[in-house]
Amino acid sequence: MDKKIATIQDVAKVAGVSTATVSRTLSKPSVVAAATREAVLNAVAETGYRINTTASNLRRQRTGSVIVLLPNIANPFFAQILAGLSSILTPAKYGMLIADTQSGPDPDERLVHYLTSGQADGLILLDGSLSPDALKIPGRPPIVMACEWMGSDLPSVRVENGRGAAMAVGHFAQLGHRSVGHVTGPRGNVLAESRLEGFRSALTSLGLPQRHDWILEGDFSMDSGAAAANAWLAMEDRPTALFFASDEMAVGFMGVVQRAGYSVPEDVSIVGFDNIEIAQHLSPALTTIRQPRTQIGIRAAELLLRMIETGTLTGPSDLIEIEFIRRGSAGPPPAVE
Amino acid sequence: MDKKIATIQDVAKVAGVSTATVSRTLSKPSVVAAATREAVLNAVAETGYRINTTASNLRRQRTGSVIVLLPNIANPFFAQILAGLSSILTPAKYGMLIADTQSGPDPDERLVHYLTSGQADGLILLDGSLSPDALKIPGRPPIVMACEWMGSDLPSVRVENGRGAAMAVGHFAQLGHRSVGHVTGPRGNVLAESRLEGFRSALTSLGLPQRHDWILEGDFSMDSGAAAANAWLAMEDRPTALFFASDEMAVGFMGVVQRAGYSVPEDVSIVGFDNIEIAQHLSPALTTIRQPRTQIGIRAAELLLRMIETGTLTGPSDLIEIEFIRRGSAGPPPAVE
DNA sequence: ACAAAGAATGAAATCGTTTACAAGCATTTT
DNA sequence: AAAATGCTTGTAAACGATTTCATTCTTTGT
Repeated sequence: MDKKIATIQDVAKVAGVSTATVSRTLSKPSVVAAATREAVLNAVAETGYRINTTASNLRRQRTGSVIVLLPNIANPFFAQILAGLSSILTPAKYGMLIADTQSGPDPDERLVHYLTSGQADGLILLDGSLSPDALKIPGRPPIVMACEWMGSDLPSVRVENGRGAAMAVGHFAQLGHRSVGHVTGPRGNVLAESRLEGFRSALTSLGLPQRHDWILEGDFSMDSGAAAANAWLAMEDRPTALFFASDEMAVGFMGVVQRAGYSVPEDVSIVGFDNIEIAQHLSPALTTIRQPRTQIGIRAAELLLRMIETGTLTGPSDLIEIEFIRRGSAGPPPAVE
Repeated sequence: MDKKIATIQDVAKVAGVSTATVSRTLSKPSVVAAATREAVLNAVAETGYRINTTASNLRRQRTGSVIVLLPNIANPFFAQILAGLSSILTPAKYGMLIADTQSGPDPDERLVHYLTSGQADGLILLDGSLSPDALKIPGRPPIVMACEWMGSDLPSVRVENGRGAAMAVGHFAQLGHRSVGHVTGPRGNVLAESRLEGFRSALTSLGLPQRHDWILEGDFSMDSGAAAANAWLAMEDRPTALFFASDEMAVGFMGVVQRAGYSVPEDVSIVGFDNIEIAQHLSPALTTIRQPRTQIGIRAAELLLRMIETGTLTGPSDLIEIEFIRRGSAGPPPAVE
């Protein structure tokens, strides 16, 4: 019925104790006598008291929240990671603030802003393209990177991208392909680089030809996959197999070539990366490298919480296992005409 | 170099003014003399002062953040809405906290928790399946619903779901289909209900047969679309066209039937709902009803901010226009054998 | 030249907690 | 019986900003 929100003072008055006792009852019940505790709890119930988080945070010199900074909120790739993060942060009573770096004019500035704003006790960084200079900020909160990484200072939770690429190439080779191409992620992106690197060294170690006209630049998006498809269709001498740095690009590619009358995997074999949900629902289902995104989120959150609690700015990096998932989009190369 | 973070006191000391003046310089510069202002700003730069949000919020009796409560963070459908929300909230200096209702044991309890916790100045609710009783809480912050809705009290931003369904059915009828089925969303979900309702009344008004064995229950997910495909394959007398309450289900359906050797739209025409990004990249590209999710997020955020600023708990609901997008997944029915 | 209005600033209260310290009381130890 | 110990509780000082109110110093109007 009360319009006014009860404060700890009100509870103290009703219970006939001091505010200190109320506070203790709520945060460290073991140190207050059973009788008093009960009186306080009754008073809490009676007044409908809810602790004021802002005041509590101010006094305790913390914020109770973690900022997740990602390049682009709209990218569904991150949804699963967020779910993993949330599954750890929420039970630990931390709020999860989401912000993106690429929407404003200056991504680096955003990072610096969030580091200095004191709005969070820690930061999960999903964008590896920012300037490492930001880390020099004195008194900055702990940061954990997930998926991507930056320099070598920040702890990060990620997968073996190069090995994933090698798995894909190995699979093609085993199926009998000799001409294997690659659609990369955006230039400068660490994931793109290390997948490309893994792709190249796998070609070498398997004795397959390196052709730079078989390396197409993409940006992880479906649209760029579709663009790659048009490039592939226009080629004189096409690779019979393509490894994509993301499932999304593989999807975009497949749509275009299928509508152009080609069959996957009869005319071209493809392997993606990530194992996004749709991969198994395509026709043919997409062979890919699974990256356990929920798990990545969970580990990153756990690591960050540990850093927050111990007050350290460094921590161990963590490699999450990837898995090759064989489905229908890669098969033997077409018979030579 | 300083390890210690500067407070407003430090700035005041350096600038040789009172803390009041520093505060005014930062929040309402027009009321302080130009010379003083400059001195303060220099002191701010020199000390590296950043305003302490927690203290500011406590004093101003606000939190500076908005909670977005959604059923399931991992669902990529929401990513775009989040982007819309963020594009308004971030420039308005509001933090965006994300939490989900379905991960814990009791979804209603989560809503009540966030309403009473005083952790946010407002709430965006994307889950219409919660109990309206929670709204009775005295002193609760303003709420805006997006996509879904609940009772009639809460302002909501949504689309005309029934009309979308009718558009789909109308398209099928125009192509010559007489046997049209529907794969619904989860039972009890407001979106599912009103799309089903729209589907039914469109059938009636177009004089098409109503067959309840042509109404399959789904839950918006790809998996449930795949399950619907298996049900469809097992039917004696199949509808030649299916309207799906979500694109995701349409995708799941298409994958299964295509792998079973059927063609879309030659053997079965399908229309989805939402226009998720992948729709245009499928083969065939998916005909669907576009729901402008970014726009929904934007409007919901604008509405909520207005409510927060004016201190009202009610506001106008908002209908966002949908759009029929004709692509390749719906065509004329197969010739009768 | 004097009163009145206006502009700029500072002192101090306040927001609602938490917690260091002190103090009160009941046991137990010597 | 006095002293020491332990257990509860209260007092009051933070935490770092914002803002009301009063004060001082300029202007302006008559």
